Amino acid sequence: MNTVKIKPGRPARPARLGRPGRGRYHHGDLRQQLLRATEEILLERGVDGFTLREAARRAGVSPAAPAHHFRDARGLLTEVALLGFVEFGRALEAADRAGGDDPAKRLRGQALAYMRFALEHPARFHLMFRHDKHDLTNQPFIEAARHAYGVLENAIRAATRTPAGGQLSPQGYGLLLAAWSAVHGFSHLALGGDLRTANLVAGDTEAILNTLLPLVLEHLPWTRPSG
Amino acid sequence: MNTVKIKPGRPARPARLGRPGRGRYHHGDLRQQLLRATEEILLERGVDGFTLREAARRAGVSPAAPAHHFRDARGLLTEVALLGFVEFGRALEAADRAGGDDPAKRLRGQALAYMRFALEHPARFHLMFRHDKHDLTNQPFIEAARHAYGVLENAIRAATRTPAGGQLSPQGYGLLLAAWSAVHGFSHLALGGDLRTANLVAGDTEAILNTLLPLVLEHLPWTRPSG
DNA sequence: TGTACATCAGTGAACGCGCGTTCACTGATGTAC
DNA sequence: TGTACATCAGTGAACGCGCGTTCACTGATGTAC
Repeated sequence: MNTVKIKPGRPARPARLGRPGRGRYHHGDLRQQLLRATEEILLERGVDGFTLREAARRAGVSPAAPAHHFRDARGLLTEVALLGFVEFGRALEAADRAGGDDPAKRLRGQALAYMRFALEHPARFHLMFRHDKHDLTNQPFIEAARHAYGVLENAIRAATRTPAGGQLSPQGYGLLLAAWSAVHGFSHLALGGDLRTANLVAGDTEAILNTLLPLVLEHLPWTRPSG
Repeated sequence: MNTVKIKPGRPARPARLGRPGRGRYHHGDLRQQLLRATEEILLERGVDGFTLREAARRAGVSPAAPAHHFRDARGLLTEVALLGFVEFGRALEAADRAGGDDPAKRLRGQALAYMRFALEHPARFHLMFRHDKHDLTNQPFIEAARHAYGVLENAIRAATRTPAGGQLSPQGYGLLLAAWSAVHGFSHLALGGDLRTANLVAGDTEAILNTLLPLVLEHLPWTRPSG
């Protein structure tokens, strides 16, 4: 019979990945599971509710295990923030591309994508801007953040006809800052619950996205056609 | 001789206030000193660096003493945030009044005052928006926050000719939100150091106030005359 | 004016907690020959 | 194909830490009579 040879009496070989902590000594996927667990904790308990031990617990390993993949707690959080910036940058780029070569459309698209990202990934977004939790010597992290910021800057360059590499005009700087401030501030106010405290909105995230966002964009002139 | 009678042998009566913790059993000014110590710690170590024990230490009392004035650590922080909102509201009102009856001038003044307050009192500002550190059942706190928010809303009412008590038009809501978002976002980005990371500014707070702020205001149309 | 007593605002020791990290170790895997 | 060995990725116990809060207490102050 042509069957796969299996030594008699030997227990079935465990799958290479998956089922963490079920008796296998080597986890096989610990790095990914720690990142996943961390995002889970951030969502449930907020940035300050995160602990390294809890992440290890959820990944099914001892408290000392994470050190083999991330130097320490800060290292793990920084990695999660890095991944956040990578995805954030991608979302901005996608919105930017969808604007074709209409600068106002590109800016409007990015503005929407910025606020949408914040509202849809609140835990990630909060961590990304909690610089006290980051390892600021982590160059890849800094670069991921700079790259994301750069996506907006590029659209501003197009809007002000500034060649890549050229210095932005004071006009351009003002526009860039005003745009960034508005979308960033809205995101923070919406996530923080301040809009609710100020009686500006009754509903949840969907209500904010559908009702308030369009109203805001009306007053950011650079998102209107013929910019 | 007409002199004030002092019982012989009696030690000089200690000043009612001042010199905390120098041998007097009753502090005399503990509540104020705890508030002061808390602001000091927030400035030095940030919101997450605050501990109740450290505040007690700086005020020169035992760790259990603060409980007689504030229920617990959260209570003390909430009180500091409340005082922040009170002063914040006053700053906005002063700027608003200075605008006379020119709506654009009032909005511009408030925008400047908002960002200036954040940059000049970073610790206070951060705490004021860290809702996870507040006791949200503290009604005076909620009201102080609402009052501050209301100062901006009033100027928007004037700008959109909406009577006090009347419902804001969608226009008005959009304007209010856009204005608040912009100043709030700028404050956060400036304080967080993101402007530096994005290479948008090289200097310190003064540079931001003098160089960037005017550029931003140029792109917030409601701060320009003839609104 | 003096006195008894309630109340207020402190003390300081202790409790229990969960944390991040270190340490000596070991099981599993990969590789050179 | 088998074997020796280096390296990797885990374990689990322990350390030391500072925290917030509780507790029984006491010194000082204020007040009623």
